[in-house]
Amino acid sequence: MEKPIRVRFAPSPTGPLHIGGVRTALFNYLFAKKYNGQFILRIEDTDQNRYVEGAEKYIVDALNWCGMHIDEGITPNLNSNDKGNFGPYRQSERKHLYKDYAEQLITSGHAYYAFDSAETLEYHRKDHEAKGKTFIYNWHNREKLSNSLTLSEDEVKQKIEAGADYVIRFKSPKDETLHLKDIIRGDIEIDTNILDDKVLFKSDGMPTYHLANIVDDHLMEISHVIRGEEWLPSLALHYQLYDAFGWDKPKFAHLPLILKPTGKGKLSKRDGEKMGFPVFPLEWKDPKTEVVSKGYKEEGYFPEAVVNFLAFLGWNPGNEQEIFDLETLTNVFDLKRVNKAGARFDPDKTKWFNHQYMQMQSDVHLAHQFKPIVDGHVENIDINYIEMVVSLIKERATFVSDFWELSNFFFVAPNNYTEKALKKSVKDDTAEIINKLKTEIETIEQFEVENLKTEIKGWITSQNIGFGKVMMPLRLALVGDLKGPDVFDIVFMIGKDETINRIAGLIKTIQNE
RNA sequence: GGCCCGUUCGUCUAUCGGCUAGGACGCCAGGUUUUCAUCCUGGUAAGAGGGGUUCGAUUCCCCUACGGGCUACCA
Repeated sequence: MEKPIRVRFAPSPTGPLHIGGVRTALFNYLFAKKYNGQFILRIEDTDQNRYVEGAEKYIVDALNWCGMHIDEGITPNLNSNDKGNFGPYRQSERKHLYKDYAEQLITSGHAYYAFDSAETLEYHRKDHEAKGKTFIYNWHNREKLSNSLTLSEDEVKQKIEAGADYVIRFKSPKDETLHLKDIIRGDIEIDTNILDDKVLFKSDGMPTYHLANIVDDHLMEISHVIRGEEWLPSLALHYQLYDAFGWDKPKFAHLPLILKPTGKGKLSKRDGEKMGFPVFPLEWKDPKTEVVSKGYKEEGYFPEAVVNFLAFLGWNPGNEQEIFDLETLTNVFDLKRVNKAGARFDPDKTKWFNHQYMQMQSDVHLAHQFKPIVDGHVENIDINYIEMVVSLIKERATFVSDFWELSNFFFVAPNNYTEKALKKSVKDDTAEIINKLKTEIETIEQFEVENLKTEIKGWITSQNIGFGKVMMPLRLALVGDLKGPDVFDIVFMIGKDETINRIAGLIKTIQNE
């Protein structure tokens, strides 16, 4: 009895998908998966002027990177007709369909031809504005304009045959109240008198979003339309369109917008550049300007982390758990728990999420990601060694790109010592003390962490020297700074010879001062 | 300007008429780490304002303010 769940993500290929779009896709995906439904990708490319080369590929790649599997629609190689029985899934390839539907509306009296030029409309708009009024192209003003409601049938026919430019407009009714329903927002009432007679079919032979969207959602048997809040004002038109065609409506859910971290307005491409965080899932190179925008992937974010923080922008599970993988998210997701208010984007929290996911990654996996970076600095480092290093430093890292900074001393000796650290840890007797320490370390046979710890600590105690007087300079010798993981781990990892060399290096530096 | 949607700590949010208004990020302090980071503990901090309804409002209604969206032959 219940219709099968079918949702679509329907972006326009006008540029890279930004994270607001990714979140819309995510909520569609989660909803579909939760109810064993289909997640469909449809491309809405009815505006030929705004088409951007490579944008479609980007959309597909981005969804794929996030782990959102497309059940139906555009395939990874951008085929529009292979996956699913409702294709093609690119609106430019469905062009032939829309005209008939538009004319059907004219026949039934729900739409009409309009011949007004852009200039004429511009004039009326300006004129109304000057008088402090709003120009609405509906029964208020239709009479003054050139359309099939004011012209005679013959005149209309003549114009069309003469090749005049025309659009098809929806005929908005007078004095009616529309009752709209939204899953997230509840009931909304709209007075039809303030509604424009929206263009459904453009003079270039393409439908507008409104027509194409309704026709395709109907034809593709979409059960739920989950989209951004910016579409809420169009809902009234869409309702009327379904009614005019005599079609059942899908259920609607309008998602809150994602806002700038600070200041006014919704999150934009500019914010990322200004504030140093990505707004795109993947890197994007603008084909015209060649300007490259950073992506979450390239900045070192794990897709799981991105999905997790996007899910929490405008939604929450109702309990205090915050870490969810895609599958768990699917189980607990509920449209009714989506917030109404827009959510400010918080770059700090996204980093926190990434840090959490970093800890969940296996050392081997991270080691392989780190390997190329290590290779860029030193040759022939064994992957097992890198893995051990990773296990010692990953808890301190947010990104894999932090690794080298956190671990370079495991691979190369420090080439200088920070001024601050020298001052803090080197005293008059330091050279003498660590020279003795060096001799002591030379005698240690069993070079393994626990033994190193007991031997060296025992030695310090027996010599009656303060721990700080030994440990601080030792760390400085090994790392070049007063930071990093446990000293004994480092000593063990780099080995006896290297430890001795580094102590000798520090002694030399001290003596040269 | 018009229309629509919204409004709980700085930020993301919990609360479905009765709570010391909870959690997370950030920030601050303490502890662990004889380092730094992590981590742990604690702290900071909120119901936009005004009217109602009610025994009782953050919660329901109205007004105002503020925020956001839309107002294209763009989606």
